[in-house]
Amino acid sequence: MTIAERKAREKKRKRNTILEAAEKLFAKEGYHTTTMDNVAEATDFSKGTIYLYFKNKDDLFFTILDERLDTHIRELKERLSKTIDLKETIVELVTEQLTFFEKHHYFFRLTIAEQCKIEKTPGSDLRQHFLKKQMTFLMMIEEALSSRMSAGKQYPFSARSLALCLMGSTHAHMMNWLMSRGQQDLQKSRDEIIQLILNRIEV
Amino acid sequence: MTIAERKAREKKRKRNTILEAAEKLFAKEGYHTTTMDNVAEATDFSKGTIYLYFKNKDDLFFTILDERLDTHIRELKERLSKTIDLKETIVELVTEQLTFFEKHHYFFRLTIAEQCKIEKTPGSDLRQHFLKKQMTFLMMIEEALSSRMSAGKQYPFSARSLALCLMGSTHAHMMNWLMSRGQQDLQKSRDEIIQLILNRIEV
Amino acid sequence: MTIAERKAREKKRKRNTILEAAEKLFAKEGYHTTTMDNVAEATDFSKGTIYLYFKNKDDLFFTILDERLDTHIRELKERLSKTIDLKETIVELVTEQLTFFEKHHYFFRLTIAEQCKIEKTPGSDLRQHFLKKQMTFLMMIEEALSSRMSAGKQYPFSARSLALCLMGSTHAHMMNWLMSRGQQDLQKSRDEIIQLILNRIEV
Amino acid sequence: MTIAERKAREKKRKRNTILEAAEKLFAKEGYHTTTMDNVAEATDFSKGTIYLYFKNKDDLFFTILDERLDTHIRELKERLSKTIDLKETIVELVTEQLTFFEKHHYFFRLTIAEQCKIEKTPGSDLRQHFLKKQMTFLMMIEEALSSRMSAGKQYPFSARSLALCLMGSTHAHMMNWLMSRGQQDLQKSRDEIIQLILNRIEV
DNA sequence: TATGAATGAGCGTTCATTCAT
DNA sequence: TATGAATGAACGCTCATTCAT
Repeated sequence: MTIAERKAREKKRKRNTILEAAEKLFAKEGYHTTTMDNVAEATDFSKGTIYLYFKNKDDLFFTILDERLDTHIRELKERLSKTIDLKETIVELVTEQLTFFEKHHYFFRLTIAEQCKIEKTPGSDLRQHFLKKQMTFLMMIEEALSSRMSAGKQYPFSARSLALCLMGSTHAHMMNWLMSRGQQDLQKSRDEIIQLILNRIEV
Repeated sequence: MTIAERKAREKKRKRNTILEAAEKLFAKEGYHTTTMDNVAEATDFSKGTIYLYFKNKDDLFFTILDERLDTHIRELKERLSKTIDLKETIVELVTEQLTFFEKHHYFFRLTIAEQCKIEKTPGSDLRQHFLKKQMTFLMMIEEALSSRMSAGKQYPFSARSLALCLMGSTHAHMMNWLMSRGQQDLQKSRDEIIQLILNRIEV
Repeated sequence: MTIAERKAREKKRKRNTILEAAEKLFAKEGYHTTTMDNVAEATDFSKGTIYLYFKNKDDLFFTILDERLDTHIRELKERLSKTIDLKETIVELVTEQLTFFEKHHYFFRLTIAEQCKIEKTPGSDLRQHFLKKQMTFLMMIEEALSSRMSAGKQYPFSARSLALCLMGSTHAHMMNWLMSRGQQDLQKSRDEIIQLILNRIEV
Repeated sequence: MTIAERKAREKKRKRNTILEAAEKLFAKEGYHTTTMDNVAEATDFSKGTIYLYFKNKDDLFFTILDERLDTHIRELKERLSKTIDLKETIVELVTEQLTFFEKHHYFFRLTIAEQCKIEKTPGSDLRQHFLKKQMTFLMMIEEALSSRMSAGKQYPFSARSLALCLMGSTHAHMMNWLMSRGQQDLQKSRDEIIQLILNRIEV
């Protein structure tokens, strides 16, 4: 049915409009400061309409995080599947992170901010679900690195530590980039990170 | 005036009581989820009294961040003042960061979370002030590293990039430590980070 | 026009589908708790369609009450038309009430609940209309009783008071029946009410 | 402490102001139609203030019902404690009901309306609590009657049925009184009900 | 200085109603 | 006739802030 298809596509399109507007707002202002009114205004829908597409504010919020993380995971997986040795893997990892976050820097901010809230209160199921997925993401990276670390060699650091340093370094550069309002060259950041990690610092 | 001094000291003490209780709450629950009622309860002062010491919630919040960052800067400065070469500097930097954040992990969370909200809307002056101080902090580190980078050598990365990688790496390990609820060994994290940055990775 | 007739009948049938589903919902959940969405779901019509048959929620609600009360009145009238003396009339009255309400206990709840809201604000015209019809119903019963009260005898109560006692007693038994979720014997209730009203209580 | 006492009394007074205003509104308009704004307006408190005295709308609503029913029960108990034979008991019962409801006719409406909502959904704990208390009330009356029914005599009705008829009859007369906006004589209603129940209707 | 009762703007959410298709 | 997406007013409730005591 072309007519049903068209409707479904239209619905998807509208849903995406909301997601994108909301992502921007949440990233700029934070979860609590962003109101559903704000989202409605930003989308040219009325407030009630938002609730036709998302059950509530939490649902909207975590859907954003979740779907973005999914594509992030997918893209990274694909990229890493082509690498063989550790060096390549590190290069691809850093590159992918910076590329993805440059494109989705709204998501970047959200995801970092969300990590900080390690409250005891379990929060909604949606939140739990997202945190779990994030852990999985980290473990995926750890494993990718681990499998490329030569069995014969002795490394003075664990795969997890390497993963954390790589992610932390890219995050810090991203943050710096955001602070400078995008005036810095992320390509250069990439090279510097890679150099730093892969080559001995002459002390 | 001994009597005036005593009063002043007493006032300072009470102010600190509030700051400490509030820091804990803000870090555990986040800025918005923490209410002034919560703070009042946690301090055994009444809600009205909090307002005698802090102009409003924002003032309370950023005073916490600000004063903590001050001591962080002071301690780091002192530690770095004793280092001479780059290696030493890096070691001390990483050590100080992890030590300080382990002790003040409440502050750690707050400060990271706050960085993420890069609104165009300037926010309160307090916020602006804090962000500026954070930038200063980063520049201080950058300078400390820069001054120890031998003039004669060629580094394939800038001092800023090195600063970012170091901070990012420690942050990531801190986050990981928080996620595991403090079950990991931060001392080991320190060593791994230093190894990773200072020694060539055999690829 | 057979075709027009068929259409008209079809329309009536659909209208009734809605009325019955709505009656059940309103009685179970109450007026405010029942949403037009609920009604739509229960009828397999879409929400918009409901509005083709009823001007608004109030119209739907009071149409239910009104039409049920009409049949109640009609049935009672018919039954009472066959009675001659007071005793018979009382018996038939109680019997009819219990029979009807047992069958239409949804209506029973609604009608009682509605009586309680005696606002000064006139409410919708529909509400006024229904309340008036209810008054008429009461007067009809009063008259039926009055006309059977022997002109020669002195009664220590008015026909209205008798009417109120009879209706109140049946209502109370109905309520009791509903509370026990239909586990009590309404036939027995009928006999007891009649005994109570018609025979002297030996004190 | 006179000062603490005064405060406590003042608080109680204000609480009562709210309860009375709310009772009136709920009775006139019904639970759902009455808004917390309405209550606030009617009390000259602000909306927020209402929430200092009652946890939420439900709490406010059922507190009204509950406290009124408590005094109703207490007063009835006291009155019935002085009666010996069945006749007296019936007289006192009817008298108490009409007297109490005349004074608290707002409560009367509320309590009847509430009985009608016998939804499956259990509702709040408060609701459950109130319904249970109402059942207890009915059983108390049943027992009072039962204990005065001579062991030696045969009654063609149960104590419960008698209780239901008495309460239903008074309720019906109350409703009639409310409909006529208090223009009827409740004293006369009382006599008629008693005559009707206690003397044989000459048929 | 310390209190805590009072405020009221603002939030997330619901739902009767409309209207283009 | 039938649909269901869209609306927006209105609700219950929260909480930062004030102020009389």
